[in-house]
Order: sequence, then C-alpha cells, then structure tokens
Amino acid sequence: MPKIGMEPIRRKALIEATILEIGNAGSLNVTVGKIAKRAGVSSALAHHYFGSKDQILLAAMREILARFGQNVNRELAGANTPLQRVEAIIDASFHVDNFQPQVVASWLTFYVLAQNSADAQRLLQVYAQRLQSNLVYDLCKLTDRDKAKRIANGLASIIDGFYIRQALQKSTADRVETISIVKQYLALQLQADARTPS
Amino acid sequence: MPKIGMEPIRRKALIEATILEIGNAGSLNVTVGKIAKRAGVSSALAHHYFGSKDQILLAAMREILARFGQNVNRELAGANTPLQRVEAIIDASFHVDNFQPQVVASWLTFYVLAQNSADAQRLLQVYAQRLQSNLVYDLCKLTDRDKAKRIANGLASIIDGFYIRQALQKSTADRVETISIVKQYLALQLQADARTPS
Amino acid sequence: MPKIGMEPIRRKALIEATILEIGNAGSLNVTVGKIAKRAGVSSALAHHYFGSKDQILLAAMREILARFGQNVNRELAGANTPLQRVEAIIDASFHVDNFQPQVVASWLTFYVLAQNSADAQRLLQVYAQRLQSNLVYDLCKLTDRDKAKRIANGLASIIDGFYIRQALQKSTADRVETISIVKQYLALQLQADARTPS
Amino acid sequence: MPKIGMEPIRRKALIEATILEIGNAGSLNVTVGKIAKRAGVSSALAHHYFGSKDQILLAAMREILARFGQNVNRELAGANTPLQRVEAIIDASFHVDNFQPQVVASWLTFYVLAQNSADAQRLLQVYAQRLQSNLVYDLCKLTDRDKAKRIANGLASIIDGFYIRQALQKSTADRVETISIVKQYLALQLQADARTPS
DNA sequence: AATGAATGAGCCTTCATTCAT
DNA sequence: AATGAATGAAGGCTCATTCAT
Repeated sequence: MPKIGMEPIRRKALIEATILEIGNAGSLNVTVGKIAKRAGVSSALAHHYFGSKDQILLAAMREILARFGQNVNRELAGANTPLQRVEAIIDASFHVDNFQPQVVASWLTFYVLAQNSADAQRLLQVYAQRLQSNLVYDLCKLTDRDKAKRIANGLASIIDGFYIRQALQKSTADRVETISIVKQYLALQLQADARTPS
Repeated sequence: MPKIGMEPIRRKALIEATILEIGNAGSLNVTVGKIAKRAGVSSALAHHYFGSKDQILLAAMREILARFGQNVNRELAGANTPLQRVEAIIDASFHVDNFQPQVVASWLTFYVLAQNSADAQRLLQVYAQRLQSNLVYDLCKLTDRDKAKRIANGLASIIDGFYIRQALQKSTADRVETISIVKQYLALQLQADARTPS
Repeated sequence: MPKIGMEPIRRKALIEATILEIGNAGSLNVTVGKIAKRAGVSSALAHHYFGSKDQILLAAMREILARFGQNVNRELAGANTPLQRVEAIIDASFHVDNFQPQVVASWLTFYVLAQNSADAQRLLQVYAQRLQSNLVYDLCKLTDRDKAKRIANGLASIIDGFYIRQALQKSTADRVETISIVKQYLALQLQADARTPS
Repeated sequence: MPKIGMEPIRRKALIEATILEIGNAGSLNVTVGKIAKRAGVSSALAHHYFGSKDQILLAAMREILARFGQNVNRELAGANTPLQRVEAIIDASFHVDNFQPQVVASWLTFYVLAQNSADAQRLLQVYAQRLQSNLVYDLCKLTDRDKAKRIANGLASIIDGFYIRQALQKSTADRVETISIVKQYLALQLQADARTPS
C-alpha cells in the first residue's frame, strides 16, 4: 500500500542517516547499503531518489552547510554593531553543534570528497566565500577594505585550524578559551590597524 | 633479474609511489595495485614488504612527517634569537614543498585515516605535539608560560587552517602574504603581552 | 529476470552445489566461485545469502546431517522391538546414500573443518551425541546402562571406521557384509552380557 | 660458507616441521612458508629439496606411517602366541603417541589429501593392507581364513573409528577402556567362531 | 648449499548499481 | 512507492613457485 508524498520524508531520512553514518564510521566505510538500512529503506530506494552515492553525499553536505548557515543567522539576529556581528559569526563557528564528532567527521569527508568532485568543491567554496563576505562586509565598517580582507582571511583560517585540530584530539580543547583567543586576535588586529593605518 | 639488497630501494619506491598516487587521485581510489604499478613492482611485493595497505599508508605518512621535520630543522639552523626561531618554524610550515598538491592531498587523507587508525592518530599527534613544544620552548623566552602556550596554540591553528583551506582553492592563496599575516599575528600577541602582562 | 521468493530456492541450490562441489573436488579446491557457478548464480549472491564461505560450508554440513537424520527416522518407522530399533539405526548408517563419493568426501571435509571451526565442531558433536543417545536408549532395554554405553560406543566406532575406510577404496567394500559384521558384533555383545552380567 | 651433507638434515627438519605445522594449524593453513620458517630455512630451499608442496606433505605422511610401523614392531617383539601378536597390534594402534593432536590432525589431512593425490592414496592403502595382512596372518592360526578376514576387517574398522572420533572430542575418551572394548570384541569373535564354525 | 627477490594466479569479500515486480 | 534479486567489477591479501645470485 504505497503512500503518496513520501519523497521528502524519505529524502530527509536518508540525508540524516548519511550524516549519522559518516560520523559513526569516522567517515570511511560509508555504504549506500548502511545508509539505507539506517534510514529504514532499501538501498534501491536511495538510488531511486538520489541517483547515485555521490549525490547522496552531496545532499548530506548541503544539509550540514545549511545548518551551519542557520546557526550563523541565529547568532547574527541579536547583533547590532559591526563588531558584534563579527563576533557573532565567530560564536556561531564555534557553536557546540559543530563539534559533535559526527559533524567533524562529515566535514573531513567533504574536504576529501571535494578533491574529486567538482560539485563538492563548488559547495565548499560557496560556503567559504559566504563566510568571507559576511566577515569582510562588517569589517569594512571598522577598517579599510584591504585590512578587512586580510583580517577575514586570518579569522577564517584560525577557525578552520582549530576545527581540524579538533578532529584529532579526543580531549576537547577548551572551546571557550579558543573563542577568547580568536576574539583577542580580532581585537589586536583592529587595534594595530588603528595605530598604523595602511 | 633479481638482485640483492633491494628491500630499501623497493620500500622507498613504494612510499614515494604512495605519496604520488594519493596526491594524484585526491586521496580516494588509492589502490595497492596502483601504488605497486607506479613503483614498478607487483602488488604482492608491496604486501611482502609492508604487510598490509594500512602499513603502506602509515609509512608514507611517516615519510611526509619526516620531510616536514627536516624542513623545520633546516630553517632553524640559521636562526639565533628566540623570535627568529619561532619565525623559522613559521617559514618551514609554509615551505613551498608542503603545498604541492600531492602533499596536501596526503595530509587530508591522513587526517581521515587518523579517525579510524590508532597508529595514524598517534603519528599525527606526535607531529602536533612536537610542533607545539618547539613553539612553546622559544616563546617562553619571550613571555610567560601561559601566554606562550596560548600563542603557540593560535599559531598552530592558523597554520593548519591556511593549510586546509589550500586543499580547496586551486589558485594558491598568496603564500608570502599568508606568512606575513601569521608573523603579524605573532608580533601583535607579543606586543599585547608586553603591555598587559598576565 | 528477477522474481520474488527466490531466497529458499537459491539457498537450496547453493547448498546442493556445495555438496556436489566438495564431493567432486575431493574436498580441496572448493571455491565460493565454483559453488556459485554450479548453482548458476554469481559468487556475490552466495555471499549475499550466506554471509561467508564458512557459513556456506556449515549450511551444507547441516543439510547432510539432516538427510542422515531422515534416513534414520525412516528406518526407525518400521522397527518395533528395541533390537529392531538398534538394527534400524545400523541399517540407516549404512544406507547407500551415505556412501556416495560426494557425501563421503563432504564428511571428511567437515571433520577437517571441525578442527578449526567451533561451529562445525559443535554440529558434528551434536550429531554424534544424538546417534549415541538413540543407541543407548534402546540398548538400555536389552542390558544395563553401563554395558549399553559401552556397546553403543563400539557400534558407533565401527560405523565411523567402516565409513572412513570407504573414503580410500574405490572398490566399495561389500556393504551388505559390513552390515552383517556390525550386527554380529551387536549380537555377540548382547550374548556376552547375558552370560556375564556386569 | 655452505656445508656439505646438509641434505638429510634439512629434509628431516622440514618433515618434522611439516608434521608439527599440520598439527598446530589443525591441518588447514599449512603453508610452505610456515613449514620452512619452522624448520629454520627459506621456502625456496624446501622446494629445492622436495620439488613441490605435495611432495613435502607426502614425505611427512611417510614419516608418520613409518613411525606407526615402528610402534607395531616394538610391540610385536614381545609377543609370542598368535593371540598375543594380534593384541600387540591393537596395543600399538592405540599407542599414546598416535593420539597426540598433531598426529591426529595429520592423519585427517592425509585422508583428505588421499582423495586427490594418487600417491597419497597409495601410501594409505599400503598402510591399511599391511595392517590387514598382519592381522589376518595371525588370526588364521586361530580360525579359518574367511573368519580371519572378517575379524581383521572389523578390528581395523573399530580402530579407525575410535581414532577419528578422537579428532572431535577434546575429552580424550578413555584409551584404556577403548582397548578393552576392542579386545573384548576380538575375544567374542573368536569364541563365536569356536562355537559356530563357518 | 641456500636465499632474497619477485610474481601470477586466485580467493574471499564488498559494493554501487540495475531491473522486474 | 518500494523492494528483493542479482551482478560486474574491483580490491586486499595469500601462496606456491621460480630464478639469479
């Protein structure tokens, strides 16, 4: 007794299963079969809806990026000044959600995937550029455009760096301390800028 | 035409082939067969010398880590003051060798590998700790221990962050500019320290 | 042209093919690939249904044991007195089915398998114990328990002994004569018991 | 510094290693490489001396059969009457040496081997026939030739049967009791013969 | 006398993918 | 809408065997 309107439900279930499965397996050993089983459907159905394994992975990637974007927007909602907005982005980047092992593993997998899949690469670049634009947009109000770009670059790097280092150490390096380091970096850069305008 | 004393030669060739193959394939599709073929031997021989695919990957990882260590030492040789030494480590981290696509791809693979292989994880941690100790050792001469640790942490994160971002953009982000950003970060941190001792 | 409900059909075909293949090859050279080909399916399907080569072999073993059990039951159906029942078990043990080369070869293989596989060993022990219990149960009505056990042990040994000797001689040692030897052994033991009660 | 006269030493070492290895591995997983390693030589040398793996196995088989023959002869040395001689053969068959796990495993392997190797089959038949002749020779002095053959057949079967059953049960069925069963079988057969000459 | 070097062949197993139902 | 059936292709690994030294 097939029901109608199942497509979005199945898609969501499969995407969620993919994320869990990637996180669970430490990003390797991800199998369409396992994903489908976790979603409670046959692997044939997974192919029916997504066409190929790559498309499933891509969809999961989009989902994770979207969630990250939502976190950023949520934090930005309460920010009024440019500085607050930049710090809100930093806070969102270090949101505890992002550091769940499954999410970290997924990111790593996507980085690897991006090396072979043009689609995956594009997705990742879109994410990176949006983060960059957001930062630069607000930083421009605090300094000149060149410095803004440079600072944004540095901030994004520190964030990514802390992030990937997280993937290795079981002992979660203190998230709060990390945030303070990043914000301190930001403050110093802006101070320096104030004293020695480019 | 078998000769004697081939083992070290084969091992080297296989390790080199592994690095190239990983870099070439973007870390997926790495096959013992392909590695062996690239090294000009049978896959059976690869197993004969290394025992398993994991051991081959691990050996390649060790090699890359060792090369990185050599670069660091080379740079340190010409450094006299603590500040120069820290900057030497930064320079080594951004050595052009490290940014060859193959090397970057290998690193990514190893990060992924580390999520499932205890051995790989240990190797990566050893590398991270050695970098950390080196930085802290010299920074301690420029500031107190707590600040030194914090700065070292930040430096290492920026380095790793730039590194991983590299894996995505084909257009090599300006290495020289990056180095200057990192050094500026260092300088600012030390200045801040000078003005507001903890 | 995939149809539904194929699983039991394939399982049977694969088990049958396994028995034939083992018998045909003399127990060595048994390959999942060959078994599958003989069953008319791909080796992947064999794994799909059984999980591993060991499970396939085990399933074949169970089948042979089950067939043997059926032969025993068939013979027992027409037996009324305890003595007739014991002789029925003997008859079943020497049923012509059991002496088909394939079956003999399978048994040998299973004995070997049992030395390394706990599952196989258990299966074989279950079979041995069931035979033993059956014999003892009826012999107890003809003599005391200790003698019954001893006689049952002797009978089982003779049966197995004739059986394994069969594996060597192409010229089938006269089955009928063998049966008479075994029954004579039984008769003598019971007579001796009658004369010298333990 | 190659020495001369090593051949017999190496052969012996390899044969001994083969027996141990078969017993150790439970008859499967026997590898020329493992055998050679246990013998302290290269696998190439094993091939040099024996030509092929089959030949190595065959040589080990011959050795075990020879040892068994020696045990028989040793027991026969102290036997004077025909009945004593028959019982001596029984004793030798149940010699504790024959029940070492390695030896049992080897026998099983040889039975399997015999199904595919004409040489192995011949060896095993030679052994069986020699045992048979020995038994018949002495039994003829106690009864007529037909009965002698039948009794010999029964004895050999019981012996083989107990033997193979041994391969399955870890709890060594009481060797002494077994011997008594077999001898009792012999006694009963001869008594029966005395009363009802064929 | 002895071995390290090397390989081809083969095996078990996995998996993405297709198709008829 | 959904799935069981089925497979081709490939991968990791083992091993008997050969050969030059």
